Amino acid sequence: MPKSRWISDLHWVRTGQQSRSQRTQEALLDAAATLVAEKGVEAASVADVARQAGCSVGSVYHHFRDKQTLVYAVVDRMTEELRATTEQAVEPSRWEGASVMDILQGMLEFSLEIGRDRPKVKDAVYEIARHDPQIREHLAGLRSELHEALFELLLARSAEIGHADPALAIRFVLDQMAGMMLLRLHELFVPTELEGISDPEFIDEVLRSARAYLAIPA
Amino acid sequence: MPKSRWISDLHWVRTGQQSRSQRTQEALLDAAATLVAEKGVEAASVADVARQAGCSVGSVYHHFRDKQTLVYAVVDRMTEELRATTEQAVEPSRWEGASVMDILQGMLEFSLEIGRDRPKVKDAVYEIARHDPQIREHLAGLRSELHEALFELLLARSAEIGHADPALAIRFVLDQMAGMMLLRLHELFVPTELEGISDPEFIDEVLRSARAYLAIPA
DNA sequence: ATTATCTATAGATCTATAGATAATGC
DNA sequence: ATTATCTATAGATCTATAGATAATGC
Repeated sequence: MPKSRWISDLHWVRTGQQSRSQRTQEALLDAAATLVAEKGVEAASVADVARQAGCSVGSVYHHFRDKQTLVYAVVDRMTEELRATTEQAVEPSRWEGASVMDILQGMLEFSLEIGRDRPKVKDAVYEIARHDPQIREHLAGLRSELHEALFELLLARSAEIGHADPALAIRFVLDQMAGMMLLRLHELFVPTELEGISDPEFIDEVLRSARAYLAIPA
Repeated sequence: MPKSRWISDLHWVRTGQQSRSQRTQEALLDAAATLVAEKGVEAASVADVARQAGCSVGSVYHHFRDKQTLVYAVVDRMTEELRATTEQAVEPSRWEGASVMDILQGMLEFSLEIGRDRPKVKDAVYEIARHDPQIREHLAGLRSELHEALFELLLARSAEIGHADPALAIRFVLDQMAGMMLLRLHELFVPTELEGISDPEFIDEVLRSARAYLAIPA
């Protein structure tokens, strides 16, 4: 695999001019995501991906300039969807009249939902990010956008918060919830202590903790 | 690389009979840990490891039956140290007279300390666990032992806890702290919201959150 | 004499390409 | 006519071994 390029180079992905072509590309991206999630980038060979997608090695290289481009395309497809979805989710007008607790609850439910959607793709992206600083930065940027937007939404409601330093407390809670989500969603960390309880019970308890820490009256 | 074997097969690691041999083995384990952490198991070739350790490929295979045995030996060396250390740490007699908050503080300081020790080795072990269910179970077992011991220590002090369900609350706090540690220690997740604050401030705020949630009077 | 090390290489992948064949849509 | 697909294979790794050479310690 040649040296690191980046997603802006994705014009190297040939835009299919037949409908058959699009189907093959989707199949290849799905196959690549699955195999990379299971075995890692290096261990998922191009021949494996082709077999899983039901086409030939030659076809892979017709659609993607090289293996790295295919791998980047998996990341690109997921992060683009993710960005668009989260952008909508943190739109301030959506949260007019909502309390701090409303926003936190919405954030938890939203995170669990998108975290459970396409686990293979998500695992594959983590796998790819692991040894690629550029992809890591890209993902960090996405998370940072989401967290900054949430931070602004919450800080605007700091009158509800009894904690002596509302800005610090909000950042702390955002990290705390991110950590809990990581444990609950990432296969690498299961079983957790809370493996047994249901999603609603889980969300309930996370909110109870946040309320106590932020010192928000019931 | 052949199929998964397990750590009990470590007699395949030749026990060196010259002092020179031990030095080489240690150098190989360090080199393997570093390269696996940086590039992943597959991408870290045996030739790479030999070069980094300052010896030849032939030497690697004199000491380790195959690449997988070398990789497992990295895991084994770390987890054995870890197990012995944590076993001491949760010894009940060590905590006689300690409060819930004392134990939590000790646990946080201890976790940060061992988490910061040898980051390369730790990353390598995560890397190896990622695609090896047996290693994953092995690590899960270690964590489970630690958490169960902590759970017992804390549950014995549930009189201090105001939360309606002390057992649930203890498990919840253990996960919450594990999640925070993960975010703070794992390079993959930085920068976090709390990147800027110092370790003592971090511990302080985690304890403040735990105290509020558990409902422990000051 | 035994153990550890090195060099050189066989054999098995794996990436990427070349060139031939089949399907699509103007 | 153009686009997509396949088969076959060149060239570059990478794992593991064989066999020769050097260091160790009884």
